[in-house]
Amino acid sequence: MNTSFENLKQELKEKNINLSYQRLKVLEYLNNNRCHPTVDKIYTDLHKELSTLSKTTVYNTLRVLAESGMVRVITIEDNETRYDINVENHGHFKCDSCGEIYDFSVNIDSLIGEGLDGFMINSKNVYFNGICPNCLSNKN
Amino acid sequence: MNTSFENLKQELKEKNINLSYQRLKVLEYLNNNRCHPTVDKIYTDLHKELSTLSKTTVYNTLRVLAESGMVRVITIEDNETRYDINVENHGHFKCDSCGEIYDFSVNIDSLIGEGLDGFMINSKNVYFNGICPNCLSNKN
DNA sequence: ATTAGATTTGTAATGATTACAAAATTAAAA
DNA sequence: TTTTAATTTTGTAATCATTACAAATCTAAT
Ligand SMILES: [Mn+2]
Ligand SMILES: [Mn+2]
Ligand SMILES: [Zn+2]
Ligand SMILES: [Zn+2]
Repeated sequence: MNTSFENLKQELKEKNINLSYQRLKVLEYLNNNRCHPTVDKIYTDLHKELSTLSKTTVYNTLRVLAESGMVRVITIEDNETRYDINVENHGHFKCDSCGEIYDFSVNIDSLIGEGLDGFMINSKNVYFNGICPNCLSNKN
Repeated sequence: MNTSFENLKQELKEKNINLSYQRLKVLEYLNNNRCHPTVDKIYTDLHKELSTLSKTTVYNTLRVLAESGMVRVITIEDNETRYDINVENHGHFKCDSCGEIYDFSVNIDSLIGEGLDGFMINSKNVYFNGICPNCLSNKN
């Protein structure tokens, strides 16, 4: 049980979110799989060791975690919502060929939008699309 | 028939996209309704004057226009894809209270992501979320 | 006018997400 | 520790946006 996961558990406690077994498992999964997984991937993988898990619970848990600000919702493309436990300042690149989502460094916080005086900004997202180096060299 | 719409027609021609009646109507609609409409809104509104229009045609047309780069696809939130005929450099703000999407000015082109050497970037998007001034004053 | 190709249309299928209510679990009260 | 109330989980059904598909219609070239 690494310290990073213990910190996450502590964070849940502080936000008054019950530490149910299922929630801890989902949180642990996100902590160990930083590939921006979909609900279906999270469910399928966890179901192998937790055969009673319901997909609805995965949805519920992700909603709770997202509302509390512990995970970031990535809607770079419709039809597949993805989740990221890394809520720090970074951007996302989706390869249109292989579908992989890469993190990249960009100073989102310093992004100032002109014409947003009086707006309350709760979240900022930067999404790029294109072709990743792997796919470029494979000439897909 | 304004000049802006004539320019769009010309652009379609140059890209070798057939100027069918339905396509022109969708294009004209997007040109006149710069509120980032959903497929359903486009379909419902156009259907009033073009009762034979099929929703599938709206989907098909938007795909053609998006692939040709004439409209921008906005997936700021899953479950509702929106379309924007303004493909110029700008960002989008979605109000979590009223759902309205606002344009704002941000220099997207100058956004450089570190860690993207060797990546081919085809599109850049900046999405903000929060509460708009209207909703803030209405205390929704 | 014929013909081939492209586009439109309506309907059915898909697939992600949500709604819902019963069952199980957890937390609080007694 | 029991009792009770509240929360969470689960499975199934419903919803809703989007896509697949094939027949009908339209367009453009010959
Ligand atoms: Mn990320
Ligand atoms: Mn816009
Ligand atoms: Zn790739
Ligand atoms: Zn608003």
